[in-house]
Amino acid sequence: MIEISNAELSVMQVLWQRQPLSANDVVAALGNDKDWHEKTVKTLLNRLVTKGALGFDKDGRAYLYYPLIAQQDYQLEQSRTFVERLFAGRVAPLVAGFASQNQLNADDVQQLKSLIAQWEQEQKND
Amino acid sequence: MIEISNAELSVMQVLWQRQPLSANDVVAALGNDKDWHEKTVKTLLNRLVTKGALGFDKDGRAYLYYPLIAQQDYQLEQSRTFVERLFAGRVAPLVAGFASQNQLNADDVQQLKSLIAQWEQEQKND
DNA sequence: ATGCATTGATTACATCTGTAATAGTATTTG
DNA sequence: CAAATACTATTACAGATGTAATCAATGCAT
Repeated sequence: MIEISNAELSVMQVLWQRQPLSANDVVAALGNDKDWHEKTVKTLLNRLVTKGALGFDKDGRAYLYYPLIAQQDYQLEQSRTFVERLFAGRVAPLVAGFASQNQLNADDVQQLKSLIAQWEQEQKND
Repeated sequence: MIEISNAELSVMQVLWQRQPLSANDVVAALGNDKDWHEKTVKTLLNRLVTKGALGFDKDGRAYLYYPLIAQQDYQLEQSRTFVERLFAGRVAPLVAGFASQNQLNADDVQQLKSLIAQWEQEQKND
């Protein structure tokens, strides 16, 4: 699995949202949140290309970058290893922590209910 | 917040389970899972002490280590930042990922239901 | 055509991590 | 008591990461 560092992840997020983008577009998109020098962003783009996380097409002498790994795949993999490491693979205790800190809102609960309903439906179909 | 690396986390987990432990006890406890040299474990213990994640009492010339940060606090904090980074702070999509990969079992679902029931109860009490 | 500006490539450099080895000190053992 | 042992502390060292600066090539403007 490709390892993506924290700083690199911010770059990936931009490209998962819109793609392909030139380096400057990425710099601009990050401008709000991060206080990174343009050179820094370009280094991150470069490393991500080297790691195989990004590809690019040439547009004149500039590059247009795009993700080579899907956001969902990355999220799934990271969630799995995170929950494995911290919660012995069980996701419920993580959610319990959120609940205990009032970090669940009505939307979350609605979605969880729906997931559970679906899960139960699938159980029946066995 | 104290940053605990992956390798260091394994050491913390041992001490969250039983505490206090001598360095050798920790080495022994890790023996099953990890193939680490004794020196490596001692380095990790040392770094954790330096970082303020572990404390120790002297037992003769040996040390007895114990956690200075609670497992639950660590779990909460890490969960928050993880979900923030990867899921814009919403936990439901993470659970959805688990569901989609059949990584939810009956126990999880039971616990989730219970959490939801509790959450709804609290809403009423407002 | 020539020089400046722009873009990616290469290099830099401190800190953190993984993974120990070595040094220094206290203790047990022969 | 001397020597081997057993602890912790210090040092090592390569690769990853955060954060750029410099280099080299190319294209735009005059």
